[in-house]
This record gives sequence, C-alpha cells and structure tokens, in this order.
Amino acid sequence: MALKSDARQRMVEAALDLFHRQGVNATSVDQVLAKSGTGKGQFSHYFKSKDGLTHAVLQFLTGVIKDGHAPTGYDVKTWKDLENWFLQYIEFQKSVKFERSCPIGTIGNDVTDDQELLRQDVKLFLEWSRNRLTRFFTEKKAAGELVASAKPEALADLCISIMQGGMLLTKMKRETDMFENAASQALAYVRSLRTR
Amino acid sequence: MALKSDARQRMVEAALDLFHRQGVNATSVDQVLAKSGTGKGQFSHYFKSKDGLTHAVLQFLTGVIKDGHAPTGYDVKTWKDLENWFLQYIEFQKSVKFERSCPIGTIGNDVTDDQELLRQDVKLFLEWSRNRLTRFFTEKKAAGELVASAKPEALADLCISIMQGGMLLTKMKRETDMFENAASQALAYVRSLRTR
DNA sequence: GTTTTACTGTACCAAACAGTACAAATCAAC
DNA sequence: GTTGATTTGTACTGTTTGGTACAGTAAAAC
Repeated sequence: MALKSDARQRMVEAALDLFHRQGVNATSVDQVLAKSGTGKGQFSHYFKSKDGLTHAVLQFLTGVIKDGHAPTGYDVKTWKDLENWFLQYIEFQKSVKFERSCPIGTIGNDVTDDQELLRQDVKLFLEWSRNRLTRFFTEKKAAGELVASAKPEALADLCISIMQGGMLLTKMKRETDMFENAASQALAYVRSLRTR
Repeated sequence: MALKSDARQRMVEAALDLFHRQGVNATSVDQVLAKSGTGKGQFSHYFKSKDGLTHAVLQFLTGVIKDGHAPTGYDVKTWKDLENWFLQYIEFQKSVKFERSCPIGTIGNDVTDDQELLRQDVKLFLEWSRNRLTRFFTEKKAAGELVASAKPEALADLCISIMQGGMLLTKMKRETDMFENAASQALAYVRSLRTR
C-alpha cells in the first residue's frame, strides 16, 4: 500500500477543501497538516513552501475538472448540456449550503502580485474553460443552429462571467436567486440567437 | 483642524485601499496603522477589533457608492447610462492595471461563517444595488420601452452577476477581454428586448 | 548486505499576529 | 484653571504564522 506518495495526496486534498472553504490566506499550513494527518516533515519534503502547496492544489483541481471527475464539468455538446452546465453549479451551491464560491475564483482572488506562477495556473485554466465553451458555440454555429451574427467567444465569456459572478453572489447572499436569474437570462439570450 | 476624528477616517480609508488590493485576510492591522500613520492606541479606541474596522470600512464604502462619490455609480436612467454602467467598471480596471476586483466582492469573499454582521453589510449593499438596477428596468418597461416578457429583476441580476464575474476574471487574467465580451453580450440581449 | 535515496516525526525558530494595559496628552465644560 | 472625558503613544502579551534542523525510518540500488 501507500502508493508513491499517499501523504502528499492527502495534504493536497485537505488543502483544496480548506482553500475552497476559507480561501488560501485564511488557511494555515498547520490546519492542512491537522486535517490530513501529516506533519511538518512531509510538508517540507513535498512542497518547499505554502505557495508550492497552492500550486499543487491548483494542478490537482484543474486536472480533476479537465478529466471530468469533478461535480462540475465542461463536456458541453448539446443545448441541454449548456443548460445543465449552469444547473450543475447551482446544484453544487445548494449541496454546500451556499457557503462557497468557485474554487478557482476563490483561490485566484487570493493570489497577489508576487505569485506570478500561481496566477499563471489560474489563467491557463480560465483559457482552457473558455476554449471549451467557445468550441461548443462554434460547432453549433457551423451546424447552422446559431445565427451568423453570433460570436462564439463572446458567448463563452458571457457564460463564464455569469458563473463566476453568480457563484460569488450566492456565497455572499446565501441564496441562489440572483445566480439563477442571471443564468436563465443568459440561456434566453442564447435561445434568441438560435435558428428555428 | 483635525475634526472630530481625523485618525479614525485615515484608518478606514487606508484599510479600504489595502483590503481592496490584497483582501481582508492578507492585510494586518499593523499594515493599516503604518499606512494611515496611526498607532495601536487609536485603533483600539475607535474599533474594538479587526472585524470592527472591517465593518466601518464596509459602511464607508457603501456610503460613498450610494452617495455617488465613487468612480462607479448606480445612477442609471437611460439606455446610455446602462452601457456606461458597464464601461465605468471596465475603465476602473484599466486605471488600476487589472490588479483588483470589485471591493465589495473582494471583502465579501473573505467573510467567514463567524462574521454574520459583516455578511449582512455586504448582503444589504447587494440588495440595494439590485434594487437600483431593477428600478431602472421597471421604469423602462412601464414606459413601454421593453417587451412585456422582460423581467426587470432578472435583468438586474444578469448585469450584477456579469459585473462581479467580469471584475474577478479581469483581476485573474490581467486583461478585460472576457469582461468586455460579456458586457457587450448583455447589452445586446437587453437591446433585443427593447421595443422599436 | 551495505549504501544511497526517499520519506517521516519531533522539536524548534524568529517574525508577525490580534489584542491589551496604561500612562500621557489633549480637549471640553464649568 | 480645575475637573472629567476623549484621544493618543508606547510597551507588552500570549498565540499563531511559515519555515528550518535534523535525527530516525523505510525502501530501493547495487
């Protein structure tokens, strides 16, 4: 047992949960160690600093999402999938009692100037997710299901902005009403751009 | 000179700037004191704790916005005003080199469970801003400039979600492209709901 | 089987943290 | 101008912070 590094993975997963809950700056390394049942020794061995741990957390988190093993995925192929893309975030918020925001947004918001490496991690994921949604709209447009004036990139940016803002508003208000309204308006807009 | 409490106000304004820049959790009380040129004595006298200071910051910040003395205002009366409402946020981001997000969102995101009072401050402001935009759309609808199916509250929520998400994405990506796209799509949607 | 290498546990450090104690100064009222 | 409240400066406290030192253990390499 104890694959290549059991302790390392436990630390990453504990940190992810705590970072998502309270943010990076409000989470101490000792909290992560206590939660994962590890010690300072392992921590220094696997990550040279807290930034190193945060980097590992971002790598793990984006990997999980890209592989489709997260509660919220980016495998959008149909119009129904797009609706579900919003719904899965709203459902997630309900499952965590509206106490969190998007993990990428939460961690990304805590990144400061002297952490360029971490900001790149976040930026790369944002570009990946943008490409994912852009591809969907591009395909639909190529299939003649969207009017010629529709801009795939802009539609993708609309969805992601609403998701980020909606997740944050939900956490701050402890209810999904604004998020749900914004999502349904976005879907109505997309519907208005569809050919019939 | 030195009105009723010069030091108190200096602390609040210094804290607002630091909180907006780095977040509440990444800002120490000592940093605020150094920046405002005050001491621990004043701090304990005017605010009994860091939470007390944060509360005062939120009160000041929301007051400034409500009074229209902030770079971003909510005095929306015409369709052009709505476009400017988005533009002023984008302009603000450019003026701070894309290094910040919405101050309310930044502070609100740092609030944890045991800070109900602070969360109420944030929540009340969100409801105020939502009402402001809702009133605009309601008036336009009453004036017959919006189709009957248009939902004022939902349109307001759409705008605020995009603003919050767009501000956050701008900070994380260090560019306004996604925010600008999302805002222009929202404006296009609103335009499609207008009677001609 | 010995010698590297990888991993883990415990103790420790200096700095930073939020908050307190309390005397000194400033101001207002009378 | 003496009294009493408000305001300010400095020193301090106990705790938590991120990070290090280093010895011990397990595992792999030869």
